[in-house]
Amino acid sequence: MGRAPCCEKMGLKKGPWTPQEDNILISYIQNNGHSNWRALPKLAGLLRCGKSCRLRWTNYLRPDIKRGNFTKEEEDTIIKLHENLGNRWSAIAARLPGRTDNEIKNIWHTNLKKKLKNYQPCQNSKRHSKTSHVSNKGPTTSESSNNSDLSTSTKQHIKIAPNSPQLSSSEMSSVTLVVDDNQMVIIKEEKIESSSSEYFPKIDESFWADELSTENNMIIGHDQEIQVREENVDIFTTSSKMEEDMDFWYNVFIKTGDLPELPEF
DNA sequence: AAGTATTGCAACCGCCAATAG
DNA sequence: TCTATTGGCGGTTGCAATACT
Repeated sequence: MGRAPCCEKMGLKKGPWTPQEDNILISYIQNNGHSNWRALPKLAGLLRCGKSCRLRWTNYLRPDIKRGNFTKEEEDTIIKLHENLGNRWSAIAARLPGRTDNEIKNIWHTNLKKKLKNYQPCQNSKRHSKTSHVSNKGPTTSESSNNSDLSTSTKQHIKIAPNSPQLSSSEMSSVTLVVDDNQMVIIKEEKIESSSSEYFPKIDESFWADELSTENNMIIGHDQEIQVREENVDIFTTSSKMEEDMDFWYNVFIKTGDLPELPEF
């Protein structure tokens, strides 16, 4: 399998992009798309390799890129995601809308890594493998890592957005997650009569337009105080869907800025 | 003010997986 | 099934800006 030659041959340009090059690339992609990066520079009249064009577009010129400093919430998100995903920058970036893997990688190496030297986000919990769930945020006792205690110690109350696809605009729900002795996660759902939106982040239509807008993806936050009064139980196994469910929870986390406290399995 | 060290970040490099033929 | 090509990813580099001495 031969390696495709890259831009160094035949006078293809390297180094920082000029505004003129940016304009050419932007206008070409706007008019023609980028179905073939390798052919793109020649077609667009750029003295760059396709790889360079792709990088410039995805890391800098894409219209949906969010510029500017990372917020505290974004930094916290990166730290928490990195704890669980490791150096999977693209996976982390996928959960931070408008941010690129390169940007996140940079901010990690130049900023967050230093912060973590003095920060112990999970003083009380063990570090997580890729397939483990996020840690409990509150004080953790030694028994919290003991599976035999999970069924009694990991109840979670999670609010559902008023504009969830499954609910009318005036409805909210509380969901409790419980891990039973058979390592099953039980979701207990209850509609909440209160129409107060004080607990909920503002969510626009786009929230439900992406991969979250599936039947089960309606949980957007958590609150420890809401009590379950009426149960509507749904059960799924934790073994086969573990990673998929992890992704779901991370998406919830990113969308809401709040991390549901889940048990470690 | 000048020299040096550090920081931040855009861009590149090289590997790998997916895909087409 | 094999090979060539392409896109994507994580690691690394280079350099301008800034801070420090």
